[in-house]
Amino acid sequence: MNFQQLRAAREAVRQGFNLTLAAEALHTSQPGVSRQIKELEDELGIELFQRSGRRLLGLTPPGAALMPIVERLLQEADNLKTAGADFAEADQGTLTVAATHSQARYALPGAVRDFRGSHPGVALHLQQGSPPQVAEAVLAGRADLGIATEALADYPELVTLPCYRWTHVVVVPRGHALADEAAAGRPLTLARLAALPLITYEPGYTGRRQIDEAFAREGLKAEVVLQAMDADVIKTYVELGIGVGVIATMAFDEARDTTLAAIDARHLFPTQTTRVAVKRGAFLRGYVLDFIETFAPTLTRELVGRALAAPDDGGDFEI
Amino acid sequence: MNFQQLRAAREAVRQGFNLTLAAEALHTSQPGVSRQIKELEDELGIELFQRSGRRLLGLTPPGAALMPIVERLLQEADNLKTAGADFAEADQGTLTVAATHSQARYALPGAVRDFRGSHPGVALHLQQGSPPQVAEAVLAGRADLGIATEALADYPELVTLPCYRWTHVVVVPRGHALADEAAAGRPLTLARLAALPLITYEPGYTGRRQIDEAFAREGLKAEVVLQAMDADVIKTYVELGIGVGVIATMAFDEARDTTLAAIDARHLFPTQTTRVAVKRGAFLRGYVLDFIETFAPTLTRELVGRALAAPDDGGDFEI
DNA sequence: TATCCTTACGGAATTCGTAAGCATG
DNA sequence: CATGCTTACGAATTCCGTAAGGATA
Repeated sequence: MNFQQLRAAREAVRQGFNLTLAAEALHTSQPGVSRQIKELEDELGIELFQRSGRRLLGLTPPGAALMPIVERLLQEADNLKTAGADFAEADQGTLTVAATHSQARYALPGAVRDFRGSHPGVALHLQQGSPPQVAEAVLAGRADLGIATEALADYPELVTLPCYRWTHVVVVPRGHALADEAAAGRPLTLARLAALPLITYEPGYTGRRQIDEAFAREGLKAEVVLQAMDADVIKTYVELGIGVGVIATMAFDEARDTTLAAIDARHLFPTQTTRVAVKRGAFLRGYVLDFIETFAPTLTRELVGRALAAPDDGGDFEI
Repeated sequence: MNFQQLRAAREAVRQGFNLTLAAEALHTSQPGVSRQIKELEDELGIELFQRSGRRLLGLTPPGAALMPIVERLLQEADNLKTAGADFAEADQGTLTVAATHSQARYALPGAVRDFRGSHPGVALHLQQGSPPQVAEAVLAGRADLGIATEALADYPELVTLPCYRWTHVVVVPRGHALADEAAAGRPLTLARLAALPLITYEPGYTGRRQIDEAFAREGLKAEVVLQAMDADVIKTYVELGIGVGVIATMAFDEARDTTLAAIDARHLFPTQTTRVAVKRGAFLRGYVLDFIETFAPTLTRELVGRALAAPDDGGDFEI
């Protein structure tokens, strides 16, 4: 039994039981992968993969029972290398952060700037994607940590920790009726918003679900005329007068967005919690913990360490 | 990185940092072990072992941090092989039970007989030892499970489950004054016992500590004239009239021990709990679970499975 | 017939044990 | 000077990619 065999089996599963793809992913030849898997099956004395003729279809029941062990094994092997590197060259390496656009654009820049200053030897990689993509990048080991507001809690193989809380604001062109009403002290209501064409995030992004739910709870149906993945796009169309924007508070910059007016909407939509996720059972290098603490000062090394050691989630604490 | 290197490092630690012994334990050459360790250190980029000249003294701080990962890695590798065998040949294999004399002699025979009947393909090995030896056999993977009344709870790397509870009896030759007093309805007291020469277990065996503590709590000092590791020896000397025996209830057999009389002592000494221990994180073959259930019917497969999955101990339940 | 897995083969790299060397208590 | 680790070397094994073969949708 060796690691190549285990990697071949894992990759075969990941690539949907296509050994040709698995071989490409592993930068090796296809017959090699085929052989590794066969050797592993021979040594274990069982067929891991269900075959129809020469084609792989899926896992056999024993295969389904053994693959989680293979995953843990390879995870620990990875931990060993990572831990070694953490001692060998504590101040250099690579940090890959998977994050949604909102996070990458508005929440992360400060932390990235500070981290680059304090850890000049660490090469930073920022991977952008939808919340599920963020989660899967962390799960597959392509990212050291993921940052998003949605979806992360749905993956039991991830340990998630709350970073910060935020709310939505409504943005309109300067001089828009809503801005005047707000200036006159008339509080914004959902009913008032529902009467206007809205521009906001796509479903699955940056609290969109909670926006929809807020309207639904009051029996209102909002007319979303345009939806986008990021606030920059939304703001652009708001400037054009296409509609009223609903974006995350952090996405509005008083100094920069001079053509727009923001109206507090924290009483209309629920507070969101942005979370950082790491793979359960993964060894985190010292500078990864540093980055997390830079990004969310409440998440100290000790606290993250305890959450990782805990089996379920360390009891999702308040922030 | 390969498994040989990891095994070499683990064995070097187990053998007290003596590579010659490690090589013997691994059935290989000493230069081989030396090389494996060096290669592992090279690949990880750190020195795992503290050296004085050419001699190994212990682990470096990085080594101490990485060795637990190595242990888990090798444990999972073992799990994989075991799980494979469990599917490949579910009904045959080897079951090694480490137990104390008391368990092997009095508690296990029934379970062993039943298990042999239901699992004729499984070769049974019974390893006898002191409670710490039982614990260490399980920890080192030399035994699949351990059964003892003492010590097992002291090892955090073991998962222990309560099997059954028992108490002590006092044994005397037939016609002894104590037997007459008991027959006359006069309850036995610790003070009465303390006035007689006692024969019981050695410290560290079969509830001896609780016997001593019971006397100490009443400010009494028992005179133990002879102590042994097992009840057979104790009973032999009681027959000779050397003293009064205190043994586990299960060690007295009315039908066999015709020359002796047993006097209930459950009101004098605390109830003992015998436990079964398995290595935390180890995969248990189906027949191992069967054996546990045969031995202690309360410990069903589901219950043991849950206890193994739980991180701490699954909350030591009542039996 | 295109895709995808298996088998066959040969060169290259790795592995491992023996023998010799060297430091330390 | 005995114990214990390292270095050196050569044989044997293992490993892996290329090329050809065969089954299936």
